[in-house]
Amino acid sequence: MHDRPACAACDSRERAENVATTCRHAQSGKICSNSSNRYQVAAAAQRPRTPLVYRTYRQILFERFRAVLLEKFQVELPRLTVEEPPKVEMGDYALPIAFELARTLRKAPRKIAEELVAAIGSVPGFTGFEVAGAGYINCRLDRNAAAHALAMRKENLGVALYDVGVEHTSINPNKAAHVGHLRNAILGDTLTRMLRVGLNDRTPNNVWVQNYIDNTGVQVADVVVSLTQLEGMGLAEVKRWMEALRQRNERIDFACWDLYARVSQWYEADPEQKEVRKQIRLDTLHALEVGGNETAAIADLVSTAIVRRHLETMQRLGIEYDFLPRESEILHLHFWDAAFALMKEKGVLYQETEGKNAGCWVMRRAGTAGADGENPDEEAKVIVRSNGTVGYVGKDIAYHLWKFNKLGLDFGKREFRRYGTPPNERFCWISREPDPMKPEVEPSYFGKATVIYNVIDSRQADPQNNVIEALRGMGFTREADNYHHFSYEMVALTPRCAMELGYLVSDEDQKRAYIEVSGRKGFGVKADDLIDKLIASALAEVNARHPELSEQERQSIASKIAVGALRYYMLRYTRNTVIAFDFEDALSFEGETGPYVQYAVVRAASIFRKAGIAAEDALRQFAAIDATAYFTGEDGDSLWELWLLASKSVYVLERCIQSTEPAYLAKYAFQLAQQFSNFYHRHHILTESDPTRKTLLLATAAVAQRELLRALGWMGIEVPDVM
RNA sequence: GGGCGAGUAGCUCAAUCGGAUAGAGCACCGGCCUUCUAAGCCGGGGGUUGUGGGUUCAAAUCCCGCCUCGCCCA
Repeated sequence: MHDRPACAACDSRERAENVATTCRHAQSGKICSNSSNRYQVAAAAQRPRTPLVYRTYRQILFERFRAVLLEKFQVELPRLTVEEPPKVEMGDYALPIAFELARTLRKAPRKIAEELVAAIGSVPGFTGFEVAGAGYINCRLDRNAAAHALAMRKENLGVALYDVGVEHTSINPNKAAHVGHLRNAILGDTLTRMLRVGLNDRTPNNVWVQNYIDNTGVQVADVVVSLTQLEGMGLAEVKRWMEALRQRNERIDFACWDLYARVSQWYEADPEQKEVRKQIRLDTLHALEVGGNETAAIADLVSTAIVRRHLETMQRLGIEYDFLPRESEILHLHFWDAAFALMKEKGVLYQETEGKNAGCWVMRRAGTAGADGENPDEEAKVIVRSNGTVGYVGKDIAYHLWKFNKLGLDFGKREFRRYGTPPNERFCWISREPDPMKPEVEPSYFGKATVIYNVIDSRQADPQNNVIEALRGMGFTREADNYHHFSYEMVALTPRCAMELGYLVSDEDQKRAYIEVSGRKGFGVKADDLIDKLIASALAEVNARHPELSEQERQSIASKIAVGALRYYMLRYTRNTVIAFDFEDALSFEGETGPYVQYAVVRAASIFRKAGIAAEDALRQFAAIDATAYFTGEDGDSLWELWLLASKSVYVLERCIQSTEPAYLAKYAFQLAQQFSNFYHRHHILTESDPTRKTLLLATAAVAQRELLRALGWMGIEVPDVM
């Protein structure tokens, strides 16, 4: 393992056998594949070298210490662990390498550290190295030089991503979106924005967003049963009903929310009718799958209207989609038949002849022993039941073969929605059955992914892994490696929140930390209700603070604050934390919230407005001064701390992508805003009498504002002019 | 029964593939608006990291046992 050169990007030599990429950092063309499972990186020569401020200095350190260790101790340094000293005055990077080497060198860590510091000499960009604590090596940057490097350049992600398909939202089109769906969509949209940073002006379709529509599933069938059986409607009545809703300006997804809850109760209500009603449900589901009948027409009408509503809801949060693949087309275009043939050909499916799964087509589960030749593999996953029906996982395998262009079939597409206005309009496409008589200009890049991310909650981990293992079993190893189940925990309601909403909460449930939402019970917080509430709350505040502004301006500001609060709220929790939703937390605009971060930017903007100078000009003026003297002492330390943090934005972004964890970005934005707020109170810029110092302070505000805006932008959060 | 995840301050959450004194926010207490916006800033109290062992220079983090909770599968 250690005979490989280390990758500069990730300090790792592992998994180099899956060479899908070449590392862009290494000058000598070293191979990196550690991150290839996450994303693809392009060769350095293809793009201009942009200085990665924090990362670049880190890299310089690594190479220098590696050389010294080799020369002085004949030790190869496999990777560089970099930490931060507890206080900024102690330095900017802390290296614990002496501890790691203490055993092999049989020396005290402190002694090793001292020898290394003595041998290190001068390193470009650094002013000094010190031994601290039990053997840390603290490294100090040349603050003035680093600040100038940062002031003049915006660093961009040093990686180019291509052919990435992100799937998120994927709400069953039978009811209104609720808070759980918001978490999904916000995580997915933020991931998409982060992945797109590396692209800039490159081909805009390299990262595309799919929203899978299960329009022929049991949940849609339930709403159809509700309309046809409980309400006694036919196609004509459903059309009239929808028209009436439209005229009353009522949301159809809200209406179906209640219908869905009612029909779920109806199935269970009468013990004598239970079997009959269950059969009605199955017959309805079958009618939807087959298509070409009145029941299917009702389902299509209602589910399509609900999908439109979902897209409207998400657009309120700045979330857009590129393609809506529907299950109806997966069925009607016979994706499964092609997948079934392929799976049999590749030998991942076999028909069980005995045991409980006799007659079923099954697949061995990952991590199990499988059939031993004598006894049937009882742990196997059933893909096709003995009655010939295909389970959910089977259809999902077919769909994912399509995503990786391995199926030999494609969806037809037609335009479904437009975003923006010309010339900046963008389209959202929806699947259709190809019609040679009505040729449309269709995008063909969907379904040719090399990397995919599926934003799906953690409860689906098992089926997701089944799909991955099926791909792997079929020999699509690279695809299986590049298939990412972007897993996250659900959003539940606190018992208090449930009671506030008027739901009956049992004594037992009241003792719980949270209660799972249930569309079946109609139990949950609807997304639009929450957004409305947030806007109303923000508007009340804006009205009080800025009565001089027009109604329209105040609305616009309130909307941005509401979106900022909501998106931040959904991003601040790490993925595997269950969010126990509570209005008090979600409606908060103070402390660790989106509006707090927005406010910092607004204050910075206010400084430049009053100073009569643009932020970019302030940075240009900074280029002409030497700020070395101002970066010393206690005041200089605190000022430098803000610059140092601002320099880490792209470093944080890369960590977020590699670990698929957007929460780090939220945390970073908050910390940067916090330091800026502290700076804001500590230094009064406009009244500063020392012109050099004033230039430095203005540049500090400009850099902080710039990086805050970028970080917020990656999270899909806009900032109003005033608030 | 098997698999996955979680247990950290009164509450909600962090803690960079094991690192320096375990950090934020909320709540609570005390200060700061005649100065670039107080959705803010400063200060304070608050911890046996569920529990018992183990590994080592170093454990919230890794290993083993146990307890509690959640989700998924049969």
